[in-house]
Amino acid sequence: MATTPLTLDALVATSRTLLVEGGPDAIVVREVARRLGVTAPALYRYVRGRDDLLTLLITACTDEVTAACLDALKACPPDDVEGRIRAATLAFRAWALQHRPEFGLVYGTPLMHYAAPEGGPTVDAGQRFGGLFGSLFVEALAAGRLRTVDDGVLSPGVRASLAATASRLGLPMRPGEVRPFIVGWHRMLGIVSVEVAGHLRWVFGEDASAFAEEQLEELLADLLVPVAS
Amino acid sequence: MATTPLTLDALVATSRTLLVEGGPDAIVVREVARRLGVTAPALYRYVRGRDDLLTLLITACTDEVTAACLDALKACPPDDVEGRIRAATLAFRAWALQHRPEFGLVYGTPLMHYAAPEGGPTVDAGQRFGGLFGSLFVEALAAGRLRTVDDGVLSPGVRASLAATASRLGLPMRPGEVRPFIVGWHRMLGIVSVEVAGHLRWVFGEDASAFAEEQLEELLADLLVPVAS
DNA sequence: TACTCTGTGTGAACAGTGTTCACCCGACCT
DNA sequence: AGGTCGGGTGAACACTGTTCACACAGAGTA
Repeated sequence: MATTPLTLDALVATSRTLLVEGGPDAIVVREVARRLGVTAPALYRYVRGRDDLLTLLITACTDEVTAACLDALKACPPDDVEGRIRAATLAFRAWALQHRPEFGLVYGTPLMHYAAPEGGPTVDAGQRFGGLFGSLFVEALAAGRLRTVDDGVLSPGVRASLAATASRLGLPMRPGEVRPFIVGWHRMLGIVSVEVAGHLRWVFGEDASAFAEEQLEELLADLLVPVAS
Repeated sequence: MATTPLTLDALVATSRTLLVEGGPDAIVVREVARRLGVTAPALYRYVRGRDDLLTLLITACTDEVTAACLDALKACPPDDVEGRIRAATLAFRAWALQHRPEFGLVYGTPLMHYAAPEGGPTVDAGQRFGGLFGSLFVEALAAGRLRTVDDGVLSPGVRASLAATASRLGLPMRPGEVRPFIVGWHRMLGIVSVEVAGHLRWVFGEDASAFAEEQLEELLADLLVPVAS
C-alpha cells in the first residue's frame, strides 16, 4: 500500500508539507502516515514519536538554509568580504521569507511543548550554520575590514562568553573580534525575525522589503569599516 | 460549585496561568473550566471558543506591557527624553524577560492556527502600545534630539507607509521624522525577541543581559543626537 | 520441506483535545 | 402560580499521540 518507499526522508518531507500547509500544529502523526499510504503506528518503526519528527525537520531546515547561504557565496568573488557577508545575509533573509513556517520552527518562538534534545542533531546543525557565518567574519578580519573593539572594553562576562564561543567554533579570534560576528548574527536574526513574523505589517503592509533591506545594509555599515583604497 | 465568580477576567487569568505553566498548547478549554470548578461547555456562554480566549489573553498582555512602560515613565523627569525612551525600552525588555510565554504569544512567531480578528481588540491594543512609544519620539523630536532624515532620501514606498502610519497614530511628524521611531521599534523588538527566544544561549548561556543591554544602548545612540549643551 | 527469526505494518484501544447538542434548574418578572 | 431565560451539565462526535497484541512476508537454517 505504501506508494512511497517510507524512508526517513519521506517522513520529513511529508511533515514539512504539513508544516507549510497549516503550521506546526498541523504536523499530525496520523496525517503524515495517511499521506504515505500507511497507518500511524507504522511510523513508530522509524521515529520515536512526534517530537522526533520535529527534531528531524528542524535539522533538515537548518541544513537547508545553511546550504542556501553557501550557494549564494559561490557566486561571490572570494576577496570581496563585504559582498560575501551581504550575499549570505540576503540569502538568509530570502530563505526565511520564502519558507516562513520553516523559519518560524527553527528561529522563532520555541515550541514550549517541544524541547530540542541536548547535544542532539538540531544543535549540531545550528553550530554548522554558526560556523559558516563565523568564517565570513574571519575573512573580514583577515582583510582588515572588521570593526573590532579592544578586549579591555568588554565586561568580563561578555568577554568570557565570546572567547568560549570562538574556541567552540574553532574561530581564531579574540573576544573583541568575535563581538561583531555576534552583533551581526543577533541583529540580522532580529531584523529577519520581525519581518517574517509580520510585526511590521501595521507600518508597511505585506511588503516590508525596502525597509528591511535598508536595515540590513545599515547593519553591514556598522560592522565593517569602509574600504581603505 | 464555581469557587470563582466566573467572569471574563477569571477566564483570562486562568488561561494565562496555563500559558505560563506549559506554553500555548497548554491553554486547554477543559482545563480552564476544571480550574474554575465548572465543565467545559459552560465557558462557551462567555467565549466563542478557544481562539476567543487567546484573543482576550493577547489583548490583556499587550495592555499590561503598555502599562508597565507607562509606569516606568512616571519615574522619569518629563524633559529627559533620552531617559524616557531608555526607561520605556528597558521596561519593555524587563516585562518580556519576566513574562516570556506571554511575550511569545504577543510578539513571537504567530500561531498559524490562530488568526487575530481583523480590526479586533488585539490590533487596537497594539495601536495603543504603538501610540505610547510614538509619543516618546514626538517628545524627542520637539526637544531636537531625534536623528531625523530628509523625506527626499526615502524610497517612495517607505515614505508613503511612514506617512500613513503617522497619520493613523495621530503623530504630527513627517516621514523622515517617523523613521527613527519605526527603526527604534523594529530593532528593539528584534533585540528583545532574540534574547527572549533564547537564540543567544549558545553564546551567552542563560544570561545575555549584559550583551542585550549594550545593544539597546547602542540603538539609543543611533536614534538620538547627543545633547547640544 | 519445515521451522524459526526478524522486519514491518495493522486494528483496537486509552486518554486526551475542541466543540455542539439536548436538557435542566433556579432565579426573576408578570 | 406560570413563564422566561441566563447559566450549567452530561453525552456525544471527530479528532489527537501513543501503545499494544497480533499478523504476515521473506531470509536463514536444520
